[in-house]
Amino acid sequence: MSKLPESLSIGQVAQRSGISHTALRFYEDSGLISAERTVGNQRKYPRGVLRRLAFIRTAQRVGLSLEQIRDALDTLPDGRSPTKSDWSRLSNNWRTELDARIEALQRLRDRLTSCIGCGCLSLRSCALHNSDDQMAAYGPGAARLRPSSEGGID
Amino acid sequence: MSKLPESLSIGQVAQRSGISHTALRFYEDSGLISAERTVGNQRKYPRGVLRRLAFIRTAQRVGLSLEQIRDALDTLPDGRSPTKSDWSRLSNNWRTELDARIEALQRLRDRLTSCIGCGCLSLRSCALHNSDDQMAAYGPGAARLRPSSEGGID
DNA sequence: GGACAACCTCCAGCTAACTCGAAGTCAGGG
DNA sequence: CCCTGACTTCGAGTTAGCTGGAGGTTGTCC
Repeated sequence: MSKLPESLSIGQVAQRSGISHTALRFYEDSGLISAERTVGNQRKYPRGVLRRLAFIRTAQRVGLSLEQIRDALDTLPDGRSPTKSDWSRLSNNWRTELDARIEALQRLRDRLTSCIGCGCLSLRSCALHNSDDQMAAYGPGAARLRPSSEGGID
Repeated sequence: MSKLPESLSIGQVAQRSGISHTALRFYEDSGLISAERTVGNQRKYPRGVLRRLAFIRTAQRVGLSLEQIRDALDTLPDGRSPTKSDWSRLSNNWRTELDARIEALQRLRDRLTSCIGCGCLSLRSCALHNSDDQMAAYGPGAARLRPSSEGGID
């Protein structure tokens, strides 16, 4: 039996989670995780932080922004530490996210396929443009494409 | 018959393409498009720029970065203006891109589905983590997730 | 009690894809 | 000739998700 310490330093958390200590501090500033402090002001993470970080990383892979993830985490119970079913509830929402994202990409691909032969790429006639799901294909990022009121072209 | 002017001002291009004039100048600085100048130093776009812009916007939707798009555009013939088959050749590559992206998302979803019941989210045992396609699900953006050498956890 | 690693805060900088503002120039109509 | 609006350049600011360094403190081992 290896003994399980009931709290972890930032270095230990970084090592175990594979998340850099700078990122951990950034997550703390962003309200995603939190830590007690020692008398000497050093961070003291509860073990539960590892599960929380696992959730965060996975949610990122699904394509959620840190803000969305924070909102999700905020719905976890306040007093007690979260149970399996708490985590299940949260990650269940990801399916919908993913399904929608996949579908949007598939629609885009289908339109592309029907368009590839023609080489038209006309903003007016080509089905690839003027479509509904402008941003749907994107994960989070800095790009802010506005819906762009298209005029005639070509 | 409406007459087609052989060159367009930046305002006209912005209006017809739905791309802001600031973005157009940005694209020029980035080497994606170019323009002649009038004697008074104002931009004079050839009509072909609209097709080029259509290509750029669509490529963005597929998930390519402006840098990738620039590289693609650089393979267009130098002297003559590009033909339909030139454009087809370029956009054909998108299918592969899209297929890969869709597949990655589907794999992620399948793993998620098999995991959702358990609520485990353990970095060590959960199939959701420790997988190959770290970034595959993402479009372009500022996020740079390194592959993160995962240690044991939980 | 000294060395040294690990920790602390704060602030600056990075990338992508832009946007915005200032200050000045150009083009067309009256 | 003047007004107006569309254009010019240049430099700074925005967002997300971090990284890195400076300069100082804490904790642990010998």
